[in-house]
Amino acid sequence: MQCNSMHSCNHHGCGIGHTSENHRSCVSSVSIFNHLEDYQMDEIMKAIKSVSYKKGEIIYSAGDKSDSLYIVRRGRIRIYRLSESGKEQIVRILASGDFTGELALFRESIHESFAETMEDTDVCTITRADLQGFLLKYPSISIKILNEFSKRLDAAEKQATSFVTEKVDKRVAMFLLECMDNSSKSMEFELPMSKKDLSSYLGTTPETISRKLTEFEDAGYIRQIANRRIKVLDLEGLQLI
Amino acid sequence: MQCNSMHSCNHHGCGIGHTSENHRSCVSSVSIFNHLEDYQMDEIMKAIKSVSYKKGEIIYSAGDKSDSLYIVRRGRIRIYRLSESGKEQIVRILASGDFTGELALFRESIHESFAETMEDTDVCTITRADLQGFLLKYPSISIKILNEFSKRLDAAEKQATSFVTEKVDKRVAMFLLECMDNSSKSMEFELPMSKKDLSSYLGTTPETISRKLTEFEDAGYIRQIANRRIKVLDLEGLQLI
DNA sequence: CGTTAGGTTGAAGAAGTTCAAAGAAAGTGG
DNA sequence: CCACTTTCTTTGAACTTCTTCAACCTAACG
Repeated sequence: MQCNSMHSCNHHGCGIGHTSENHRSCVSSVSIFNHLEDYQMDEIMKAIKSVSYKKGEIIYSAGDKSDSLYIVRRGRIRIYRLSESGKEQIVRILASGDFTGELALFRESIHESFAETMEDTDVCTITRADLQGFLLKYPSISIKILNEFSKRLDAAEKQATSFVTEKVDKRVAMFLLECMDNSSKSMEFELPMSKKDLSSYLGTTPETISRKLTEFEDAGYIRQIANRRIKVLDLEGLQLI
Repeated sequence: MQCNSMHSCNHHGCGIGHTSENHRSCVSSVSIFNHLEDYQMDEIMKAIKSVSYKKGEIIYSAGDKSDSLYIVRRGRIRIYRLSESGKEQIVRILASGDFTGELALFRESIHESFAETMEDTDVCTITRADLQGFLLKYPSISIKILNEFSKRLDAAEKQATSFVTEKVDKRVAMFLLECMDNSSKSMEFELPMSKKDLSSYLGTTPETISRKLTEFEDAGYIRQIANRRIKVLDLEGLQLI
């Protein structure tokens, strides 16, 4: 427990105090604020609250009233949805510098997804009311957020398209290639999540993921070094799947 | 051809002149601008160009440089993507009052999708440069667009989730229920697109759509009045699929 | 160090796609 | 407005892909 023994923990996790060091790192490390002047950042810092969560805690659930923007300072957060028929699907993984809150931000609304920490995580939060004030005062923030949203929208549509137009083989191969790019094109890398989570993210089952990776290994495209560690042996082969 | 005979038509379709009537209807009918003061709308109108397209024309293609916001004044536009393996998937259908341009709007970028008119269509366009100016000058516009984007993001993620967690039965049933809601809960309605397009939109094939609708009819949930006309006989039955 | 969660493998089955062929609707040009 | 062409829709049947279930194994965690 990271909690100070003087305080009890609420269901959302434990506050870790409001040092300006904490807040500054939120404001200055995140693309939507880090282009601002120092005095503007200082102003925003005053509106920020810092909260810590332990691994596995739920930050918000679908159905919760949403009234804050969450910025990840440390740790990782799994964002997932439940379909009408109750199946879980991982939408994205947030790492430090990323933010979430979604619809949250722009009107009185209700979360459509769940946010759960994958490891011990610190987040900074700004209430919708405060954020709206900053958006009107510093229009460039809106443009940054619009930029981010448009990227995310593109990614979501692309993912939806790949779910229905590509076979699982292809989706897995594309994911591996993306991992490579994210690890500065190194041929060897670590999967950013468990294979169970990966199966949910790619819209399939753990069994199928396991089988496809084995297939790729048998075909000589990759080598599974360890549980989550993968080495690409035949880049072109993967690209052609 | 709607073109004035004095002008030749470019590959994008035919301009139909710049009467302020045309422009006003774009500005005042669309949610991102219609909250503004009259003098502000007048200013925006001056930056708008009006263009008409015939049915089946391509407004933009994936790969095109994108530098404008498009607002639909009349007609309908099909937005679709091509997957890596070349299959088409319809992302959404725009009707009058809707807008597109996407990534387009907030940075020098390239279209990821195709926009094709489904009928004779008039659009209003604003260049990115002009729009950025208005966003900085009237921050409330940004908030409107952010609101719209967050809704669209939610819809895209929801769609992606349903593609991988729901069977085709369920997706078709959900679509029919949505059509009902959009036609003010009337039990009888017209499909908003061909069954071929619908299959693409729902991530399946025309054959499967045809079969599922027949199944629903056999089960007594619906009645297919005409090619695109459907009557819901058992609402609860549909909801429980 | 034991318990729990994640991962693998096989076999059977369900769901949807594909291909082919025929019928219906819509668009085209005289 | 008709006849023609093209595109859309439907139906059958074979086939592919993926999921599901069950059993077992392995890694992570307190």
